[in-house]
Amino acid sequence: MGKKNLIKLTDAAFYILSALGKPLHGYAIMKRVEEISSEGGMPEFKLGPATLYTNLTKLVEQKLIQQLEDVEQSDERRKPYVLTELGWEVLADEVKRRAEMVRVGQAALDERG
Amino acid sequence: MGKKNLIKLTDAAFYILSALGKPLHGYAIMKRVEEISSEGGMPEFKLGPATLYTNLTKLVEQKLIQQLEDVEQSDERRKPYVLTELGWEVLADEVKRRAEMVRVGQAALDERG
DNA sequence: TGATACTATATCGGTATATGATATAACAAA
DNA sequence: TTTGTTATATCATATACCGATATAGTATCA
Repeated sequence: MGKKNLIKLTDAAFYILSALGKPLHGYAIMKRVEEISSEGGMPEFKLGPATLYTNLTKLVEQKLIQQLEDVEQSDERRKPYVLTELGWEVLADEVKRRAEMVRVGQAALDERG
Repeated sequence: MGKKNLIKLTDAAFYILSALGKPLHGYAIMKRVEEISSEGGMPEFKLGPATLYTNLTKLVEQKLIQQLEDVEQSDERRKPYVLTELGWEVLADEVKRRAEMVRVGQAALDERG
């Protein structure tokens, strides 16, 4: 039966997965994370190269993302990634987990008489 | 003008602050975090003693919580903590920040055709 | 052409955080 | 008296973060 996804995502990993709805290479992910993280009026989430590439390596090892080997459009330098099916599942679970945490925090704020 | 609260809370710190709407001592916080984190049907967030007490020390240093010195009910062993005004502000900011992250993650899931 | 900026990937090293294991000790109940 | 719970605390290790740095291709334009 149950496959429990015990995987918890750090903020950096969460943003990377959220950016990868479409295939993007490392540097493009960095830019896209800045973009999507600042849309809501909040200060952008800045992803430095160290955090970015260490996370990409780890996410590939965890099979949450995979490198897209595109025979047609070989760009040499750029290495585009996409989410795996497992990656989508883990992202969905993590959105749920974080939404629940928001509920808990908001409840604490609301109960303050 | 603006005082920017740059402080980001880890999951552990977030749960601790969320538990401290009412004065609680360390061990009670541990139990309460398990309680509030599992209310939504999710697996509980387990806070071990090491994570708990290191966080309490750090949160006091950051002035997000403070030790309640109660003259009346001195219990010797128990050391109850409460949120400071800054603690409430940071918790509110963090709830906003995390709600925004949930929105970003959910948007990625929704855009998946 | 040569200078400046941006794109792109990658690693080092210091710092911060998390956490299981362990220690200590009081209290409760069986 | 021994088992379980309450309660605080630290050590050691693992993991994660992240600024700085390295390297190099591409673009613009003066």
